[in-house]
Amino acid sequence: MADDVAGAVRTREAKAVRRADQARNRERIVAAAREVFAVRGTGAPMDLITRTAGVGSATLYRHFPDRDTLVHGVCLDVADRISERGRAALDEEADPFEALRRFAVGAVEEGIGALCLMLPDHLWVDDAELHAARRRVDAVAEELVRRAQRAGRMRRDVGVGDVMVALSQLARPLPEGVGADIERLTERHVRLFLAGLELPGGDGLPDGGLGRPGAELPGRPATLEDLRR
Amino acid sequence: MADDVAGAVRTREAKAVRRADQARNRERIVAAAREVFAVRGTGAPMDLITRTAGVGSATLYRHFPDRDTLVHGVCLDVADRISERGRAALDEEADPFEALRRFAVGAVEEGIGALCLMLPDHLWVDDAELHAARRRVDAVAEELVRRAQRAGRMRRDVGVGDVMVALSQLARPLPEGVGADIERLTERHVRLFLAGLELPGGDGLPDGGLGRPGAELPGRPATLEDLRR
DNA sequence: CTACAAACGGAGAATATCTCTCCTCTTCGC
DNA sequence: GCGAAGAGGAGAGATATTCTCCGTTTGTAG
Repeated sequence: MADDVAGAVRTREAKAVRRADQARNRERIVAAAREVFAVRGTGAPMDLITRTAGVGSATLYRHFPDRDTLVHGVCLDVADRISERGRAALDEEADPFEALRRFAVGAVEEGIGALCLMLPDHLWVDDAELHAARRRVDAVAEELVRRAQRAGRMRRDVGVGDVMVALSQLARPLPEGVGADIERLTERHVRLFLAGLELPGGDGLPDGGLGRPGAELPGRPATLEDLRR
Repeated sequence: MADDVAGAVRTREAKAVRRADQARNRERIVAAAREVFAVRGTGAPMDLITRTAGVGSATLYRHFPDRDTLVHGVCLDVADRISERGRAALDEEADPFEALRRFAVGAVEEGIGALCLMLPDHLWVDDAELHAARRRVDAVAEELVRRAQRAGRMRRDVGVGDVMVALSQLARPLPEGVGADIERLTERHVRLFLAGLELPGGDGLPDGGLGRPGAELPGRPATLEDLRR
């Protein structure tokens, strides 16, 4: 019995045996791939990833037998981090628009700009794990937007799809070798975008500052459904 | 004398001789290259451009002997269209923030998202024509922002560099095969971003709606100098 | 501390991709 | 219609990328 338990543990944690460097390398590879894919697309040369990660090519292929597997792993990683951030924002921020702002800034830090570049290219289709991860992101983003709008703190003519796409675009890394350290600008731009969404709290102005010339938006609010084509 | 004049004209317009298809093909190539470069970067395969343009590869090489020449031509084209739009906005819009808004929407239509991807990659260094074109864009953008801020219609903690980078990012095409027709969303997002910049006209509220929690921006306003590294 | 096994790195052959010229056929302008 | 300039597209040569193989290193257990 004790043998069975030990055996089961050993089996279940088989991956964890040589963990010290193996697991660390896996992390490094995923992190490097996130950067590289974000800048050069998911077709980027594999050995650019290995060099960024500081590992040999064999190490990459040992962890991810082909490109799709790697893209899959990176998407999953990013999506999980993002929904995690959103969940924390929902739980810990009192003001609903503050929660949305915290989520937005966090999602940018976690690489939402990279994620949205990867979705179209490859899979994300018919993979249960990825579908689940996406549903978690979608659910938390929808909840954040709904609360902000319910509280009268966010424009009604903007949808959660608008927010996700705009965040992704603002957070996209520029191609290698661009001057400005975008990183620092990105947060400014995200906050400005959010300022364009925000309605002042408390005072109940009927149009919340809308109605000024030029403030109307063309088209309809984008839903998440719109983003899935 | 008449012969001299005719000769001079013929020389000066030598390029225009076989104009009907040659000039049209040049336009097509530049337009195709703008699309392709925007999506895949300036390193995109040439024959992707030729196929997009609907011409043979020899035709492309006849107009642009190498990749740099093509990038040069596309940058020039885009930059000129953008400064043209800005000039028109300055001349024709009474309200300074409306002028900025018109410029922003126009710049997006003309492919500012593509332009900013091309600058870093290649040349744009030590080429008189490109420098001049860039100076024209810079000058008109600076003027638009300055007027809007002088009139108290735009936040002071935002610089012209912020505006240009954010516009470029929002306007970047997504990699091929993305679901949502971004085109339609982009204008919404640009207008939302501008709404985040705008201060209400006329009433002279000292903080123009700033001072709300979360409305402050990290860092300093970005100048155009910041973008040149 | 030693021994073992698992993991690592990187060179390089096989392969895929891209560039750019060459030659023939089409189209324009007169 | 005629002549010349331009267009198109196949493909040889050059370049870049993948992914395996094997000698070396490194972490862990006894």
